[in-house]
Amino acid sequence: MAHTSKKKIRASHQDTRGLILKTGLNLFTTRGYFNTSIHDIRAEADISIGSIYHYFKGKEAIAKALYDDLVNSMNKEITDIISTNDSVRECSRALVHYLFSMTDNSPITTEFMLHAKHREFMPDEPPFCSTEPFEMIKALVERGIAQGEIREMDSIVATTCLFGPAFRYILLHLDGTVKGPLEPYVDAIWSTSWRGVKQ
Amino acid sequence: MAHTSKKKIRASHQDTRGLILKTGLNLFTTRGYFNTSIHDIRAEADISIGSIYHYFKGKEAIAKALYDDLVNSMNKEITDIISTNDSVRECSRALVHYLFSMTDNSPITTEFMLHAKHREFMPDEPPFCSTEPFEMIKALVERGIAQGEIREMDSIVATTCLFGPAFRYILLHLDGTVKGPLEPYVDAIWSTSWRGVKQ
DNA sequence: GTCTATATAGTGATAGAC
DNA sequence: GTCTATCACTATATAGAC
Repeated sequence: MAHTSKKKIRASHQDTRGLILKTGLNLFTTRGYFNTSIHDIRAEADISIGSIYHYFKGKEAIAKALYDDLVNSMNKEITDIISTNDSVRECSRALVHYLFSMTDNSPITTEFMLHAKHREFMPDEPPFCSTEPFEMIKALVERGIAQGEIREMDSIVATTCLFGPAFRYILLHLDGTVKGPLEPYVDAIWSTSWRGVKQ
Repeated sequence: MAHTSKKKIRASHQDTRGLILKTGLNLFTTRGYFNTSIHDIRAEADISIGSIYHYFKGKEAIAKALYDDLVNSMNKEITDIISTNDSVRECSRALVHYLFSMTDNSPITTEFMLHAKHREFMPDEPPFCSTEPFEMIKALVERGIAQGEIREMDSIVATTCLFGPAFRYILLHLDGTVKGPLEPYVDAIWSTSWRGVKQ
């Protein structure tokens, strides 16, 4: 009789690979990458070690696949935001809104992207702040300076002052220091940051 | 009252405990806590496993001792800064200066304090952003709002906007995204942040 | 493709001589 | 206090049946 339930749970996902990724993301962010073993993922996903190694070369490959997926997805989103807003002012506000709503809607994903120390478990990866999404944001700020929307100043300083508070606020939220949804604070954070850099 | 100087059997380091802490801090921050084994610390410090376990209950205890020491030291420093500057404006600038010069002088210490995910290896510790140093900074900002130096707004938002850029800039530096000493950027970062929150 | 069983290496930690 | 030798355990990863 025990055997009857063996397959039922897995009806929801025809995609074992996706299940592994999802489970990995959950455990990596809640317990930490190094506090999560392949066996933990196996147990949580209710599959076998063999299956995991069928789809991924190893534990690090799971993290790498997650990371690549999520960087790409952020990249698309940010490209879209930048291309559909005219002024740098509007763009920056939309970006803060995107980051906050992403944190509200999928805090685990956000934690993995913005808070994890990727290089500790993916030693060959460049730092996250040198990835494409960040480059695009820096380019946006440079445009703002060139067009006079933002005061003349070092572009990294300007980028940091404009988006640093948002990143910091997200971190406080993920740490549990700030409770409740972030979205209501988009304007408070963004407008104060903007006030600091605007012409 | 006979004062005899502390014995030094070993000329190089009379203080084995201190050597272990120093070595631990170095390895924990450069390789990461989980990528550092007790045996690594043993080899790097050129002592024996037995010595390490004579002074510390285990690996986590080394991290905990480091953490406590450094939180205390930051705590003292921040208390001092707040008590020797009158206006919140001056205080906040001095705090940014302190954080930047600490990063320049001992990046490894700063990395361990501001960037490490302590809860992954010290599960019982409250989040760093809830520790005394951060509470003091928040209280400072609240004073600034009460006295009219800072605009009326949520105090956590104000704290985040005033110090978020500095923390973010430090992070970029520790990541390797920004090169060179941070101290020359104290005013650029601080004045822009202050501009956002001031009355 | 999925499974179980197992190989291999490295971990944190202990015992006990000196 | 410091050392060497060794423990018990867990981790990643592989082999091979079905």
